[in-house]
Amino acid sequence: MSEIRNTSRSGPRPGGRSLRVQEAVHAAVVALIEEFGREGLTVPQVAARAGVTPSTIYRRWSDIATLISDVAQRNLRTDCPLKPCGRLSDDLPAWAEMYQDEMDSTPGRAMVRDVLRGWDGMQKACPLLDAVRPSIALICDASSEPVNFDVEAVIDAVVAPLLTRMIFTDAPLASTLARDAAVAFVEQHLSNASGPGRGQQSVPRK
Amino acid sequence: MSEIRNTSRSGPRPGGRSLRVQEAVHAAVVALIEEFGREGLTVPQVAARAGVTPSTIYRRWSDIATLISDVAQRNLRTDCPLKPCGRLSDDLPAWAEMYQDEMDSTPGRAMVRDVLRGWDGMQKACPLLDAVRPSIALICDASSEPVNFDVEAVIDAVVAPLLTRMIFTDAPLASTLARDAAVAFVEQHLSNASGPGRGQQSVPRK
DNA sequence: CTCCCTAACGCAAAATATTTGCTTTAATCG
DNA sequence: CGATTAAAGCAAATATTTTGCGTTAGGGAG
Repeated sequence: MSEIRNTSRSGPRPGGRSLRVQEAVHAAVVALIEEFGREGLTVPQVAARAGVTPSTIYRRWSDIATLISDVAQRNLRTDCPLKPCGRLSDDLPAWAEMYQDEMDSTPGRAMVRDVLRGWDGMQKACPLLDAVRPSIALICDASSEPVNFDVEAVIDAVVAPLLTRMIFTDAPLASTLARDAAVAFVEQHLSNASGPGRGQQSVPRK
Repeated sequence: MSEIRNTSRSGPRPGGRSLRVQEAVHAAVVALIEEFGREGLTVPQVAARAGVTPSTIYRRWSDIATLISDVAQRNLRTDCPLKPCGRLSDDLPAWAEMYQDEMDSTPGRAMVRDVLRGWDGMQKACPLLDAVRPSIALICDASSEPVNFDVEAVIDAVVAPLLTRMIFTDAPLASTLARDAAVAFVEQHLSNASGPGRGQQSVPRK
């Protein structure tokens, strides 16, 4: 009788009960991790704490790793109390140091691990960098000098070595690793303001 | 009666039955992944295929993720048929390109994902870099010119951006990403043979 | 505002997976 | 060649995940 309705929506419903369930589950995960650690955390446990049936969790997230990764991603919000002073040679190293301190800590590493576990390797990337781009951009925008490089170049020079070392190195990281990289990077890019040493990196990507 | 014997050994027994079981299990994982993919691979499945009881697998590896990660690590052996010609400006970019092709492929990404899943975030690092250091060192050793940088510097400049982009970026990678980075790196380090642009990186670490 | 439609939840049974205690096997060492 | 013991097998006990179906409550359409 009725016309063909355009009912093509996807994903969970944005509000109402679904939202309440999601919040309860997320809160339960956070609480249980704080209380018992994430080792041996199970779906039925989370369900019980959240006042929800296990099957609900299984249907929405499909396993505990995905759920934990999801929670970790919500908490990515780097509430970065950044006060750029306008001098890149101060701001970027300061930020780099703060970033390393944040990431290379027990909760930081746990977060990275959790996010990584939800990665399928192909489809959707781990969203870790999404949280750093705004901070770097903020610093660049605040610079009083002209900026002849890309946010992505900073990621390659500062963030990439840090993350790579964190994940793929046994020995504890030098505490100034990121800061030093930032200092070197700024130095190199201020010395010759019109042509940076590394070819394609001054051309904005993406 | 007997003296206090120094029976402090650890880890699984190196040979005999234990070894046979490990080999059978690893082979079963490889076969099953090839046959059905790794999604939904279960311990009982692997056990059945390997002709082993599930409890054996549970006791040795503790879950399927650890087992798969273990298998992935065994296959890390980059049988890299590298023929350095002695010119860094040729060898390093060529290797970088090959490395990217290998890593940024379906099996390569799956391998990275698998290895990453076994990472606990703290104790033992993902052993991915262990496979690349020898290759880089080989290239450096073969160089006819004096080398004024570190293997670790190459990792920071070439490998780190590649891995970081693979894991943390949605868009497909530029196929020349690693090669370009290698070209830039060599260029920078050959132009001023006595003092590279980036401070601490010419000092061997570790 | 009310009524429908349906996505998402709850419940409980069934199917699987995991843990555990005990027994058996076979490497390794004296 | 035994004795010792780490590791494997077996099976029962638990715990988990899956699944089918009835129920609830958002979110339009009228």
